[in-house]
Amino acid sequence: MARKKVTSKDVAKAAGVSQATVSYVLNNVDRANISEKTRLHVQQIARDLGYTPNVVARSLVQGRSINIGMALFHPHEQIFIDSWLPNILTGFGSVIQQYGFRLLVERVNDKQQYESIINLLHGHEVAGMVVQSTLGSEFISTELINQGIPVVIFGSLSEHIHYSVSSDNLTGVRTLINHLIGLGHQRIACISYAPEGTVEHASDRLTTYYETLAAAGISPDPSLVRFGAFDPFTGYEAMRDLLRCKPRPTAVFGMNDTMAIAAMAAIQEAGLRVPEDIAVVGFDDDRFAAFTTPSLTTIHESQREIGHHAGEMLIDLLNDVKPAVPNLILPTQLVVRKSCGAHLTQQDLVP
Amino acid sequence: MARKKVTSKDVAKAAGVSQATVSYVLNNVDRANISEKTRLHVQQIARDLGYTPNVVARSLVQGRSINIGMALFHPHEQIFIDSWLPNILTGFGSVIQQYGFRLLVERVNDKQQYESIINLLHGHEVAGMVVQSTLGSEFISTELINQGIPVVIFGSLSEHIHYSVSSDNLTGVRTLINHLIGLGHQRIACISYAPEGTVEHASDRLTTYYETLAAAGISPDPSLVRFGAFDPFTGYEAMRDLLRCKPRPTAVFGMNDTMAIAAMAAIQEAGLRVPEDIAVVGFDDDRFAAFTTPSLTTIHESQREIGHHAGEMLIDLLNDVKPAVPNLILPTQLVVRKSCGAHLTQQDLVP
DNA sequence: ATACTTTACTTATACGTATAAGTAAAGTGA
DNA sequence: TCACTTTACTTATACGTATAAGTAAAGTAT
Repeated sequence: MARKKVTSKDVAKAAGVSQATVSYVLNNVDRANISEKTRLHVQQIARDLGYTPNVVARSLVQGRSINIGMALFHPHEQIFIDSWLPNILTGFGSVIQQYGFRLLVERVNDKQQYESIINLLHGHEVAGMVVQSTLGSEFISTELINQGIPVVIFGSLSEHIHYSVSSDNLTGVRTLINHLIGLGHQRIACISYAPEGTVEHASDRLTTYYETLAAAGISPDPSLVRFGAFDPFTGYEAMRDLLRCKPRPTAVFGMNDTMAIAAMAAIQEAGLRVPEDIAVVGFDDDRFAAFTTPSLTTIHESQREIGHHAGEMLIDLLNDVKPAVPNLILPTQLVVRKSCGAHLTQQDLVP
Repeated sequence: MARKKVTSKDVAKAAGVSQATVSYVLNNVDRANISEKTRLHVQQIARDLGYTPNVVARSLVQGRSINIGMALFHPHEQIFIDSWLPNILTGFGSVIQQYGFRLLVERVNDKQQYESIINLLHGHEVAGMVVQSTLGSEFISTELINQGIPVVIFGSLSEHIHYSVSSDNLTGVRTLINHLIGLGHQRIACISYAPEGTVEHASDRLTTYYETLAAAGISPDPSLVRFGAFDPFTGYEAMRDLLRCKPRPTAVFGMNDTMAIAAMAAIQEAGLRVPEDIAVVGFDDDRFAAFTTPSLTTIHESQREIGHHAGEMLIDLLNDVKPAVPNLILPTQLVVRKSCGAHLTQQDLVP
């Protein structure tokens, strides 16, 4: 079937030199003192024969893979439901590609989490890993780091462990809730993107939501909290349920834009107006957030930058360089659009 | 740093047998006639030492990688702008994972398209590939298939080449346009997701758009066509431009949901109503399509199934099995929601 | 009892590369 | 001229595995 693979030995034979010489020439090994004449000759033959080095053999002898693994913990259905992961993948991929690495995407079931990652690393398939922040990632990273294996955690962390890149998402939550409070809201509902206890940062964000309300003198009301599951449908259902509360919430905080957008649909379908009857805010600054009706007020997370920095940090670790900032926390940003009603309030102030 | 890697030789020494025996035991090679006693003993020792086979060495000796490459041609910015690719990745990944393969994601710049893929394959990094359908993928696949290399093309194809999985997207376009025509529309604008000539299926969809109009006796009007670039902003801008047409189009066909949703935003921002003033339809059935206001009429493509079938086809090829259907074309489906105005028309019919 | 088969392993080799160590010839300095 | 260095290579080995080929002991058939 496939035409026979050209090896460095074939090139050597055709060029009338040893295999070692071919290797030295093609890897530009200076200390080998290959003459210009031989060098050009070998290069020419290699080109003529269409030689491509066998990456597997090279990895074996060098004891290092050119692959970098990305471990993703969400069940298949949820992995790509938000644009954050694709964004991170883009940012991360472009960095490691520059350094000659390739990206091995590993989706991990909860059950064999740890084992699967260990296999990747011990099997020498990957030189290092980025691991999505999730429940248990601290344990995993500690374990791996103790073994001297290059691992970077990325995502939304609460505790800042070595090595990690995350966004300052709790400050984001605080900013968002305070923004609503500043607009005069007292009954602020919350749609979490995961059932209690399943996703670490969901719990953290929820806690921060409670704390921020309390700090403003508003006693938090657990009956205004619903739990979705990342996707629009659960956000929609959660909102329909919230609409049954008496008195109704005057504002809703969706933990991601996906669910916030679906919540707006539920509100509008019920004949109510956003933001006049109920204000809505999201989190992530999804690509659609600016193009919904009304446009969505949200927190901008630099997802692609998280990926980018995670890539650079991992490259550092692979080169035995201690990263300057072992746990990088990128700032988030409040993006005020129409769904929170801030523009209405401003109009009121300019009569 | 990293604690020393346990090899099969280490296991052999600890178990008091040869390395070959370890290999035979752990791979369950029947013809090697390993006694039950030795088998259990070796397995125990392997477990105790935490042995993990070195996948790289195994690939080298077997001449086959356990990685499968996925070649993506869009520039970084565009790869993940729609949910179709994540969906395909999910469908594909779950299949090959079942068969013990891992997924190597390779983003390819236009310039060195071909070379990059060839390197992946010749470098023995991957056992086979799935290649995103795009301009030039026919050339690439023909070339690779001639060399006996397992390759499956996926996406939206016009010509059906071996081996490929695509959706019947041109029938989808026809259905969509005819749906609008059936609702009485004559001035149907189109927002293409790519500049003319850059993306194969964009041109195909555009041609089908023209043909369908012509077939219905509507003379196609190129002044109603705009070219975006996949993302919401370009869709928004294209729509704003279309709004300046006199007379205005009464309906708009967005080549993907992303741009169609943004087009709705542009229309509503201009103080017009969807669908009363301008009807809008999209393509893809994005996860948000059901949750916009109004909800978006669109064509449902079974993206995850495309990935799934591409995975199964590739596994077949890797096992030297000729796939039953060498170019699989999955049906598309019209999903009628609110943005096209079909529900209004029905109300009119029931006075 | 001898020839042959089966059992249960071990020994040896190959995969394709990188690189340390070796070597012959040419060049250099005093 | 002789010792020493440099040049320009070649030879040899290692990476960790799979597997063909070899082998000693035990079992079986005649």
